[in-house]
Amino acid sequence: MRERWIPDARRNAVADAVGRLLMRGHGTFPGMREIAAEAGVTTGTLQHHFGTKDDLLLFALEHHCRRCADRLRARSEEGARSPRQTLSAIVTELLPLDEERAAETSVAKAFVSRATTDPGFAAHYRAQRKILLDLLGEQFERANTPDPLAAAAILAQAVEGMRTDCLLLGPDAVEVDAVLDRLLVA
Amino acid sequence: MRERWIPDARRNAVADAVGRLLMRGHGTFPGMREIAAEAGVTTGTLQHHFGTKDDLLLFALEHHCRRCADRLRARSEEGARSPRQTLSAIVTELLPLDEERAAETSVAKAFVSRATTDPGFAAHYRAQRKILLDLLGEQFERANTPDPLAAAAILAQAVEGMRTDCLLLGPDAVEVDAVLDRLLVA
DNA sequence: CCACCTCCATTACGACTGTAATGTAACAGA
DNA sequence: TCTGTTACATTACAGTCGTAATGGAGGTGG
Repeated sequence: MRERWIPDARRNAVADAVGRLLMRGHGTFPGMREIAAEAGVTTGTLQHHFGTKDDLLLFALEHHCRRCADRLRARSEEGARSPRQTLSAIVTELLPLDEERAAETSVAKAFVSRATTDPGFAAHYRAQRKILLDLLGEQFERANTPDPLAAAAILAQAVEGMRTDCLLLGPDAVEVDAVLDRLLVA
Repeated sequence: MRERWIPDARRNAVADAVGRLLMRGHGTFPGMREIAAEAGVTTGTLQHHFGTKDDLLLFALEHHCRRCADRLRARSEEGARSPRQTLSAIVTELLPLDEERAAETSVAKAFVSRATTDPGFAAHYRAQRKILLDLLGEQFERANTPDPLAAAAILAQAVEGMRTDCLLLGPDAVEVDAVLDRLLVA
């Protein structure tokens, strides 16, 4: 019996499969048949819902960017917390500390190299970066940090390094509090 | 007439070719024939000097790590400069502002994803990171910065973000001085 | 001169790649 | 019930992949 799916659900499931493969696979983009197997479908399904492979990968990037941005906004809007607590929550949300965030981090890393030439992928990097910068800047402003935008930029860049450190060196290699201590001179 | 080469020179030339391809190609590792063409040799030569493709890539990573580390040490040992000037020189040396540094940055980025599973590649990340941390910590110590190792760690992580920002958003997206202002509280 | 070894070029092969082409089941509207 | 469209599955194909295999050219020690 062939299951019928809502197309959007299928696409999201496939995007998740790409994330899982990127997380535990060896860095390079998986092949169509590998993606299909992980998602429990055939390559025909992939061809039907996404035309080409690049479209599929682009959608997967969009998918994970959206999920991550949603969670970042949620952390940012959890009321009644100090700027420092909110900043810590946002930064921690970006670290690959569980399966979902590890997949998102792997996706982000894998697509960086791709973005150097393909403008479609670079646009997502820019967009995701702006979201993060705004959220961080808001908190630095709330904490009366001098030049909050500059502080946000530095933290955003440091987060990039913390993500790869956490991915390659393990969770013990990053200390969020130490970074915030240095940046929050309040 | 077939030219005779010193094997080491060949290997280094091939490693440079990999860097160039990674810089202007679309992120993913180039194929053997592409590498051979860029280096002006045949795949037979590649097979002779490096056994397998992974050996070739690993050597290329080593090659670029070594070159980069040498330049970093050179910047660090240019005497009669303030800690701030030296830090600025070190950080700037890591940004992809010319062909050679752009190639190194592309190499580093491309190998990060690979390093998540392959321990051989991860080892180089660790080593390169330690070199940078030591050089930065030395300068922060010279500048009487409180907790110089923590400051070095933050700067090293921020550099990671600045490299990708510079690569994807252009050289104008990074402001080295702003970062140093915030971190050098002297 | 004769092996011998290094350096390199060519060819070939099997595995794998993305995707086009085709067929089929299930539902929707008329 | 007929028809069309959507959502798959299967097969096939042309191309690329890394690499094994083979052979030749040039330098080197005996």
